Amino acid sequence: MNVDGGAFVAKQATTDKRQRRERGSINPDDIIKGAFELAEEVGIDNLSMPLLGRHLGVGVTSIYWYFRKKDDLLSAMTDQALRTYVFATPYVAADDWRETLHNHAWTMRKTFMGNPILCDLILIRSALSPKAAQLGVLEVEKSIASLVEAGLSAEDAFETYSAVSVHVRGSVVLQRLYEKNLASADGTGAQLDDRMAIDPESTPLLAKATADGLHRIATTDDANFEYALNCILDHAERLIATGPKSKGSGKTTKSSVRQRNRAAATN
Amino acid sequence: MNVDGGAFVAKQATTDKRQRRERGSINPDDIIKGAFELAEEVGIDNLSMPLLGRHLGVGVTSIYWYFRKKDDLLSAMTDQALRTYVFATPYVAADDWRETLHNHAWTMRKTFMGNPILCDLILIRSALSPKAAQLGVLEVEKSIASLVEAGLSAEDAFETYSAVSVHVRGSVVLQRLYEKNLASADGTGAQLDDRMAIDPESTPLLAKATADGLHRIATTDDANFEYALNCILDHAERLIATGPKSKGSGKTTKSSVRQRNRAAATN
DNA sequence: ACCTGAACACCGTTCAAGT
DNA sequence: ACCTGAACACCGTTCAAGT
Repeated sequence: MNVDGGAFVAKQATTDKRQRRERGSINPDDIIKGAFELAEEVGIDNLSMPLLGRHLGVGVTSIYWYFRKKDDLLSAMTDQALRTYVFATPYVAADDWRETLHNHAWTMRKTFMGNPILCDLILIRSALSPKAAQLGVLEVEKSIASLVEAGLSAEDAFETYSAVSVHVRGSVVLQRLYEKNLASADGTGAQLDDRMAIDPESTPLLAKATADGLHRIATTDDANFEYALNCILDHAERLIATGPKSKGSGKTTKSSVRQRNRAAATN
Repeated sequence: MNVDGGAFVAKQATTDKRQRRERGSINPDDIIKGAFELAEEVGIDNLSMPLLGRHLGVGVTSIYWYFRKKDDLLSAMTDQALRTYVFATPYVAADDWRETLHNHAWTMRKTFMGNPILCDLILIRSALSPKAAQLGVLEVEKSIASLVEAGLSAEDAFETYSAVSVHVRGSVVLQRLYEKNLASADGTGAQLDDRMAIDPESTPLLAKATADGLHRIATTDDANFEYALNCILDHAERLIATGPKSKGSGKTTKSSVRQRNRAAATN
């Protein structure tokens, strides 16, 4: 963190002011690489152009020659992040469709959970280039194809995969946002009152359920993730069992109508 | 947007420099109220202290007398947002437990979807004070109690409610983040290429599923929300049907083991 | 006890150069 | 064609006053 470089040296001919770099000495790839290095240290949220200039040993404004706005740089980083993500979550066929999709969901989760920067760029900031998005689409197709092969209709396969995808991304994002808040809270020395107080008088059931000290309320931990994931997979399994003749599960028909009414009432 | 007020008037005795306010002329509640008004106009992300000072007709630094950091102000706003949210999503018993929980989930979703500021403060920024959190906890207890009454064990009720809660919050947050990106993207005149191109050659199934122009890939729309919600409710219904003797659904036992192995391998 | 402007260190971005 | 510092308009926050 040598931030104060040359601040008190004045503009004498001391020559340690940092040489002017030659023409081809930086390129977009170097900048992106340096940006990831810096993000690893300070986090995406604290990644700034002046900081990046310092990290690269480059005048801040030089970066603007290659990326006209910080947003453009972040987009380029997001595209690369997606390539990393797709590489880390290949489609791997297991014994059956259910295990395959189950594993895939967990691989996606683990990849994001183990790499906050991926999470911040791909899930929270989004904004993929169409070209990069195409990459992700290819992956999705393979997963859906395996569901169709297992006996789901194309539409059911699409819905099932979408549900799993939203579940993975949603729970990861909630967890990530929670982490961020914790970080900024204890950074400022605020309340370390992580586990919120459950009063057994007013909320006996919650007190009982959280008594083990393990469970937290409506948390996004692995067990919770697995639970809802299996709900979705169970549903798909029943769709396959009943065969392609009946559309929908039958069970959900009544509530689908209910939902439609509700949506109509709101619009 | 009278930003340039008095910039070129110089510090003459023109008296329009804004009078010094008297002692008790502002209080925390006014500031919070003004902050919400301003947030409604410019969004939580663009809410700044100087902007708020101008909006209130108050010197910026005056705000700091009542809120030592911007973060403190946002926390106070979040607490109030939670009260608004709890008021908007009361526990309402319907014909049966399933309809009750189904309605409750939809009410939560609609409340957040219809109020981005609530979403930004409560879901994305989080950081509730323990006191405010207590408010939410009371609501949760009632929902879980109704599930227990319907025949679920305390633990199953807790897990079911957690799954629903994560589902609601996760899908709302994904949707909100998506909106934010769209807003900042077309603000800068970037690609309006909203619907990403699906190539029927490489991804025939996706092309077919999205051919109607309605479906988008792994989106977080109402239909998708309803789908996974019913998966969770179906699961709970089966738990009730099989009675309290057998823990878990039986179906999920194998995959639970699988998951445990996976978790052990990673840690 | 409350309200205030000046000032500081940061940020993203533009401009008018330098080579 | 590329690299640069000075400068601008913003931001959050602190300080040393004013009343």
